Amino acid sequence: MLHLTFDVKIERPRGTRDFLPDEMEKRRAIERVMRRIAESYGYREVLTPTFEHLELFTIKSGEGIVEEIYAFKDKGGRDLALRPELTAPVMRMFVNECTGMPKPLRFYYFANCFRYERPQRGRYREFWQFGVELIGSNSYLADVEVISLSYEIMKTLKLKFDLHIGHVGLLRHVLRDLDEKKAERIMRLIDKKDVENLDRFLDEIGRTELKDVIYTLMELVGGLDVLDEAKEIVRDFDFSYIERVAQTLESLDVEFKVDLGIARGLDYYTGIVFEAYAEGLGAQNQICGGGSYRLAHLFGGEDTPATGFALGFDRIAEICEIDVERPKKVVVVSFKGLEIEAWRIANMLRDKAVVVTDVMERSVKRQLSYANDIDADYAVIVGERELKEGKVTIKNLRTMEQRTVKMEELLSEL
RNA sequence: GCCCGGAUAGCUCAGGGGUAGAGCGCAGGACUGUGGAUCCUGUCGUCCCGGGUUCGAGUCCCGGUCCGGGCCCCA
Repeated sequence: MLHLTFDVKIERPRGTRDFLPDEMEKRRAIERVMRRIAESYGYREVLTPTFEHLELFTIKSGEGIVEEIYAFKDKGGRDLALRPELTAPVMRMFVNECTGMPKPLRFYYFANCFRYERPQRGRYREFWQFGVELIGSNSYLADVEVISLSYEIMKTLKLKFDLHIGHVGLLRHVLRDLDEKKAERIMRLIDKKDVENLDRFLDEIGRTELKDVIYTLMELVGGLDVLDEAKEIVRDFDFSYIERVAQTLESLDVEFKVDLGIARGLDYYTGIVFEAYAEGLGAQNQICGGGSYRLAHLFGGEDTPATGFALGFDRIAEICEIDVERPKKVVVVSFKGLEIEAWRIANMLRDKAVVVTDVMERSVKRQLSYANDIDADYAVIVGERELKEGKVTIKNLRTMEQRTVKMEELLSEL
């Protein structure tokens, strides 16, 4: 045991967290639900490196993104970055190693990501994402599957959320004759619902005639009938894809709103996009985001359709009230000199329960007191008198009942 | 990068110029064959850092650091 103290107390780096046992048990319980459901749809887990070449993330998002990334040079002078998300790494992995696998591919991941941003509630510099990617299909059924899967996970976790589904193609279509920079800026403002600046910007670039269409689309949030209204406004766009997705989801009893104003900051989305928002999280209320996208060709592969989503695990953990099942906990209490007997009995019981023994050479009283403190279900008391007859005492710490039983009967008593 | 709030014991916090505090926790005892209650004892501090004002500064002033919340941004 060291008894050194140092002048400087070392604290957690900014935007990181420590997870104590109670919280880890809850997080693991949530994680198990997510994994179980994803696996039941045929998704299999993958894991990519914690850091990648910086380029992987700048290819699609531009150099500006570096400000928000943990980027660094390694000792060989390579530009690397801690992954800020997992879609790009998974697609990189797909291009590198999976192009020969039978399509469609169903992958899921659960891993930590890093962003260099000002932390606030629901936003940390190290955070966890659970997500899936369905690679190789351009059918509407792929979008339907991925959306249903995310919906089922959130429902099973009893989250209160609103699921919004849109199509970026529509806004892109409306803005098709603008140059990319202007279109991008408008998409951003739409995503933020910042009408004031949007208005000013459209005036600035002299495209006031777009206002009506854009503002109307932004307000179009609701049931399937929203699509009919949109058709009236944008006559030369093909709504059949989103219509099929929406109708199919509705017949599968997925509750959602059509929201043609979803733009999403990412520019690699190409078709259906969806987001889920939860109550009780403050400003950072988005718990799920996804859609269909094209990335493979950017990483040197064949142009491959893909669709997926990522769940904000930490935000979900914050609002989710899941019942954590704890295994039975037994404390084997021993009188002085019977420690080895206690160990033997503990080892015998470990198949069936969590078993702890005294490692502080404390009195029986203190051992029981400790059993109570750690919320144990049973105490098994090992004493000389019982031991002579091959027996031990088992005490139910909840009901205070206690019985002396033969060693062989002990297992069935729990 | 901007705005607001905070930093005192392991934790939660009080104290706003005059001896460093409470509750909880932790360890032990009262009670050497039985937990939760009670009581007692013990443990615990560069009062974030630097400078200034003052006879005297956790306390007031200035500067800084860090943390949190809200913006910006958000893959």
